[in-house]
Amino acid sequence: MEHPLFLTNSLSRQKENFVPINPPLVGLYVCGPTVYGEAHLGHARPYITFDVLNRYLTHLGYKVRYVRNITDVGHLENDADEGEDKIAKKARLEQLEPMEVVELYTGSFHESMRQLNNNPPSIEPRASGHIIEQIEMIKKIIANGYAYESNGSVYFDVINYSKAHDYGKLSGRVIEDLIAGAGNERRELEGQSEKRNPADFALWKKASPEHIMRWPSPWSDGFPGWHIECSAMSGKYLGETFDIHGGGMDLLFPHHESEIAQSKGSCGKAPVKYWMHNNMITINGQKMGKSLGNFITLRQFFTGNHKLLEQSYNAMAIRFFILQAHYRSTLDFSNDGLIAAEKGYNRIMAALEVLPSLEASDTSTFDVNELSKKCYDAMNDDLNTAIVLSHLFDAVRVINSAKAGTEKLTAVDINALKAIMNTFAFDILGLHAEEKKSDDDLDNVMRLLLTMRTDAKANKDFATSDKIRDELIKLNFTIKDSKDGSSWSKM
RNA sequence: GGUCGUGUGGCCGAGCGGUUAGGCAGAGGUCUGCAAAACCUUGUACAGCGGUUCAAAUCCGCUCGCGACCUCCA
Repeated sequence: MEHPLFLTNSLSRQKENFVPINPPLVGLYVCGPTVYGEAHLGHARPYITFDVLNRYLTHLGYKVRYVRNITDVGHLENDADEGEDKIAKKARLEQLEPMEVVELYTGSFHESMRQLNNNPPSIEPRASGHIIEQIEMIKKIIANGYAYESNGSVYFDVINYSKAHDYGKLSGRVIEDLIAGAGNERRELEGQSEKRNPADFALWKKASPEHIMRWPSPWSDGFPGWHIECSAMSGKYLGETFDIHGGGMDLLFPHHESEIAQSKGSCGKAPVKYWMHNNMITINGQKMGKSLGNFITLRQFFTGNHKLLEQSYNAMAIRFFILQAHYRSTLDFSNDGLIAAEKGYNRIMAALEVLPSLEASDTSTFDVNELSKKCYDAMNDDLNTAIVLSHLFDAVRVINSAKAGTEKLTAVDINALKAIMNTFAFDILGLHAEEKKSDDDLDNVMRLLLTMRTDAKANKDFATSDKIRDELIKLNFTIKDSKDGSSWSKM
């Protein structure tokens, strides 16, 4: 089973033909969220990107095990918090148990993912549920001489490791620069004095007395370090070496670089064949990020409740917005961009509703097979969803023109077109028709009003028909007239 | 300072040496009692300078602008 699928591998910075290690199985690991806050637009990008990858690999016939973790421990705060766990900090603020915070935001995250129509991963392991695996991995790294214990904490020995392995290959770091320190801006980080070298990173941190989240270990009561969870969990569920590891570009260093070091340092093998990284979503040209405080949560998009939002946006508009850019490009947030995406999405969905009602002709004026090929070519070229969408828009034009009689399609081609549109729009890109809230009472009342208006129009009583329309518009209803009658929707 | 990336028409955004990207907005048209919506058609571009080439938005060099990472971050 071979496909001409090419993916950009961050290791080589080139597009490489994707060949799984054990076809037809594919192991896919994606860094999941740290559940101490609401998911924002920036989070939507990797999960949509790798959802599309998951969907496409599955479509091609691979059996994908998609693992995406929930980070519910670790991740030190900056110096202002003196090493306090992010989750513990939030818990203190809200007077909740840490695991209560975790549950709250995990649930919220799942709901956002569901709305964005991201298929759930095959396994969604929690870091807190894999403390033992992380400890075991740290033991191996120590035994191999690549880590040392210091005052109850354990640090990865980057210098010693780099003698046998190349540290910095993925991110293009030069070990000497890391040792020298990163420019004059480098801050004094908590725990630096325990390290043998500034480039070393923590595998296990001894918990300070006020630190709530803590687990026993051979070295201290404490918590796992910054990067070990992903190494432990990906190894457990996907094996020592697996196919694809994805995440945001901001994780390239130090997170993913450290993952490689930890895996090689424990079992001697490089953990990942293809590293994939999505680019950032920016706002006013700057990265949207939690620490910068310039983020807009997905929930705020859905409700429109944010000062930068001119309106609410449904989840499919957001998905479409993200799919219209290539995943390796930055994508700048703007209301105009989102509105454009929403309209484009609606246009495609409207054409899909028209498609079944087309009348077949004896001949076709459009090459449906060519459309299919173009869409596959675009997907195979490093998941170029923007190009796929442009081809779908070509199909939209043809569908509408066929309806108007200026293009022709045979019955066979109409069916083929349906199949292509369903495959790419729904199965692969993961779009779906927006859920309509049904309300029978409202339906009946509206039907009555619109019937009265239609009657008024039939009697040339335009004063009445226009009044009904204008008053409904004031109440935020949209009235659309067509040959088949009037329809309505609520804004 | 180091590493990497980027600069496309009013806006967003593809493009990886030669042929229309696409969407939104704008313009014209169809439909409509009038609108709205919808649909059809359609103009405008490659930061600047130099180089390579028969041919460059696309390759190379320089200049300018912007960004990411180097500390938790998707």
